[in-house]
Amino acid sequence: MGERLSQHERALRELRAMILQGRFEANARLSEPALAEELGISRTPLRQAMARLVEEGLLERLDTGRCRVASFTIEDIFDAIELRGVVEGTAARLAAERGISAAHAREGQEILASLDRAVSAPGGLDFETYVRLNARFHRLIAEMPGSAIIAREVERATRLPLASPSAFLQGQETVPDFAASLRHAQTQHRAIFEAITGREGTRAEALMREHARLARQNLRHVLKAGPSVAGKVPGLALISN
Amino acid sequence: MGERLSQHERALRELRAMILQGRFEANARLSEPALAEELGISRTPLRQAMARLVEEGLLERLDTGRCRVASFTIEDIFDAIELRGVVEGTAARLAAERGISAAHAREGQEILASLDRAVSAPGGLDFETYVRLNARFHRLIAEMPGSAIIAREVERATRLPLASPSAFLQGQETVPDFAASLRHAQTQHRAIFEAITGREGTRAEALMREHARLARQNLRHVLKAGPSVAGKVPGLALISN
DNA sequence: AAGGGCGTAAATGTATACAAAAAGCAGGCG
DNA sequence: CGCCTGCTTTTTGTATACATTTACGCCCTT
Repeated sequence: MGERLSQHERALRELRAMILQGRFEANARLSEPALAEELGISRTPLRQAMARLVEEGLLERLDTGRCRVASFTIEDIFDAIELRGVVEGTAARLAAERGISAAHAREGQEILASLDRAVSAPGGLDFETYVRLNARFHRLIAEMPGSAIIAREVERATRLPLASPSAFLQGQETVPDFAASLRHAQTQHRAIFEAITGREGTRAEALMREHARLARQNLRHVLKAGPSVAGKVPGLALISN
Repeated sequence: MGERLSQHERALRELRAMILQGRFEANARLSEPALAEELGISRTPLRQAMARLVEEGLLERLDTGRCRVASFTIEDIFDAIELRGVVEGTAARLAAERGISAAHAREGQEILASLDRAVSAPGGLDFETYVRLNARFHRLIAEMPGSAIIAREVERATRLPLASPSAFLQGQETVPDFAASLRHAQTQHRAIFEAITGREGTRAEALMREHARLARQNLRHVLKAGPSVAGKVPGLALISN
């Protein structure tokens, strides 16, 4: 599947990965010519990519026009997760209020069944599958209300710096109650889905917020576990203090 | 105050205004060379501006790379307003939960007092002042939680296509209960502010959502009033059906 | 007359050139 | 020893050139 993608798109992905992997020190100022040469492209598509990362919040534009890598406090990231829960909660509520299509219902059931198998696999937890299905579940709910705007903004909220639901899963492998935590999350997935199909909008929203709160709790565990674990979480390196 | 701004920023504002004023027909495909010449700039800064408008949702990027003016259904715009209420509501709730600074409290009181004067002016409603102060009030609440991320996302939610609280005020002048509607909104402003200072987060959030619901109701009135009134609302021209 | 193919014209994506502004640095001065 | 000043170097912002791709209209065919 030769997905032909443009230079600025490649640059966007590479730059984002570089930032999230902590390849720049926090607050580092970027040089367009230097980056362009490193990426093997000209400044034009690089600037496009940088502009998008500014929109995402991973880069900050200084008054002079230069860009620097943004740094976040723990509180900032907690806020981003909170906001993600709020926006996703709205999607869940609207889905419940408006009702969902049979196709969505079926796909939700399938994903949940697969997630069940992933968290209680006989040979231990199938981590990679869980991360992938978890993302699919959340995306499905974002699309349920049938609104392009809702879907787009949920997508954005998910990409708020370090608010990604699967971001912190990366570091959880070494956390004590890791498997239990994912089973708990999966329980929440089922509850959210049932609230949606049961047309309980308020409940669906509240449950989705609770789900985000679990993500925040997990982050706290990762941070407590120390830098050796925190280092496994992409982007956690650029947190200031 | 000679605010020196770059070409791409001028282009951004001009293009956004052109789109919102309905200067292009819905789904019109834009030509970079043509627009660049019309704006008197080269394609480079124009492309920057267009990329940002794609992010905002006012333009859509086609698979071929071309851009077209986005068109929205009424439902899309209702969703955008709903989402704005949700995000602003979160700002209000967090402000209440965390408490606000004395400076914020004082500024809120001042704005509310000025708004009171604007809605009950002896020589009739001071409309222009109301629009300006209303924007200040909402921005103040966005900044109250003291979180850069919250402030940024509220700002964004406000700019979601046609979700701006003051967008529909433009068309209300010819709507029957216009003044009464603004007095009602002002009552809500006071209630929201009091909920925040009273540390009632849940109530503050609910009130802010209710406030957004009023905006949606106003939009419905504008639409019912017919095209002569709807034409006064910037951007309403790009609604499909 | 309708449909398809081809050629021309125009659009985008990228690279590069250049001017204005900013940053850094060396040296002198207080 | 620190700080300011002027110069050099770099960086950003913009324009422009060019190649590749896409759109469009015309003509030919059936």
